[in-house]
Amino acid sequence: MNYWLLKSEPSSYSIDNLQSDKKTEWSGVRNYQARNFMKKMEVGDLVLFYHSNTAPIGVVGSAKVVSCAHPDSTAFDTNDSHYDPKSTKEKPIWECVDIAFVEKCKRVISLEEIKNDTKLSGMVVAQKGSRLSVQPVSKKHFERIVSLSKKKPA
DNA sequence: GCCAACGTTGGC
DNA sequence: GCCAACGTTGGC
Repeated sequence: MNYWLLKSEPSSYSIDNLQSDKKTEWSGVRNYQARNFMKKMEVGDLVLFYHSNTAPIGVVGSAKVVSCAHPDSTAFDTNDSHYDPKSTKEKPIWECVDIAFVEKCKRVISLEEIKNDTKLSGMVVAQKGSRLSVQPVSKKHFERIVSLSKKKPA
């Protein structure tokens, strides 16, 4: 059982979208490191859902992996903005997992709060210049964030 | 909108 | 295989 963090810009896909969709294919990832982490995901793994490029930035909810990595069909679709001619159905390059909504945080655990919390030190997302959109999270950090997210807004 | 950090591309 | 040029991400 592993823990992860997925970044998304809420203008393209937010936690509210996931809540109403119930589940979604995490397609469109075009970064090898991120893809390699998705290949390691297993059904039942838990995921922190993070909003980037917005205000406030931070963890907004959680999800779970409901299907392990499979070929990303958006890479084959010439009409899709994530189309990649190098990826073919015979030899797919890009993969994605399916995730399902678990819950929405009672408040956003902001990036600032993550950086200032000594119990969360070392999280990849808080590192300067960290652009990785799929990243591993330790059990300790995952549980800390979930417990912070249960508290009502101050 | 700016720009630092990072990844990718392609000439050599 | 090096590295400059370019494109993207994402915090601020």
